[in-house]
Amino acid sequence: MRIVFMGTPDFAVPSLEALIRTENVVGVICQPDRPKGRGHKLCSCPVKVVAEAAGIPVYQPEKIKSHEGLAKLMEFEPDLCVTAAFGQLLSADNLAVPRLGTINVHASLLPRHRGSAPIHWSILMGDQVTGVTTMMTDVGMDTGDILLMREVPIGPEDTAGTMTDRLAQVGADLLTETIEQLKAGTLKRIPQDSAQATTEPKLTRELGLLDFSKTAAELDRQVRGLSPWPGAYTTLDGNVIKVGSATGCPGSGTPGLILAADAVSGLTVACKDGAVELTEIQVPGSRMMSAREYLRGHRIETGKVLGNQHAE
RNA sequence: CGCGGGGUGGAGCAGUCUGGUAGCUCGUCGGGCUCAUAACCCGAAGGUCGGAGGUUCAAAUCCUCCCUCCGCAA
Repeated sequence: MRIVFMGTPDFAVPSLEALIRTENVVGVICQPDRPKGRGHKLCSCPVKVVAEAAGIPVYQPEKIKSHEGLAKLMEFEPDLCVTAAFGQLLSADNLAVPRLGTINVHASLLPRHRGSAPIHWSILMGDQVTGVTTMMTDVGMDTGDILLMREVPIGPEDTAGTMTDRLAQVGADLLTETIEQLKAGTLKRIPQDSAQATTEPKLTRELGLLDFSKTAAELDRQVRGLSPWPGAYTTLDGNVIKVGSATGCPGSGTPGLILAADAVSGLTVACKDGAVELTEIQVPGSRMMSAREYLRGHRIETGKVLGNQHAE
């Protein structure tokens, strides 16, 4: 079976690797190289790296929907297309190319968390359980018929980063199983119940601004759901302080008030229902480090209020 | 040529502008106090100040080159 794989970031890599092991991947399509990293160098996306290592032709269209994109897709003569966090929507013409259709691997339990950042949103919304869904892609945003689904619990320490790793692996397994069933003819298509659907927007930097008038649990979710990217942050004296992890602890005071800040007791800040300890922080120009480490070499005065100043 | 910050005992930093005794907060080790302790007191170990040249009576500090780490932005 000739398969064309479309995907871009780390999440897509395990699925691609699984396909390479078991199927005939004739082409890989991913987003164009973008200037990245220090020094403005052009960087290949994770999927491209894996594809090239496997000797598979890689195509990187600005828009797969374009005439050129469509023509290129047809040249691969795929029986089946598989997408996983590709980053571009497909047109009806694109979807008509493979005779068996296009299967998408989506990192949530559809119809919950449609959109480009399902993993982050599942943590932000406080879900205890999320998962992976394979579905038949249609022209909508994650609206196609569901094929298979597998649940994965979200632990109290999980971040978007750890969940991405785990879900990517589960996604690869589920994709393999989906294709086996497709071949065996046992696959069932279950339409999504749109009434139950939630669709969240793309992530923006502003989502990371911490509001200490929220509860410790909410703040913790915000930090974990946005880690490692785009990251939660607050401000002190006009400087941005990124927060890598936060956990509820005893204390009380005006939201944002710094209750303690020393190398022994750590950095604790008052919030709506008590206080949170900011256990890992990062200031401009420096790496992420534990607050205790940071406080050995820097002074933060207690009594100041975080998030009170304008960052700009 | 995207913008920027560093490399100083085990950790995080100050000292560099205005050359001239190696400093701070922790950690470690030893001792003391205490029912006890992450608390407190006393003491100790541990650094070719990223590297190579240069200037100087004298360089962590000034000049040149190199290596290397990191943050932002994407």
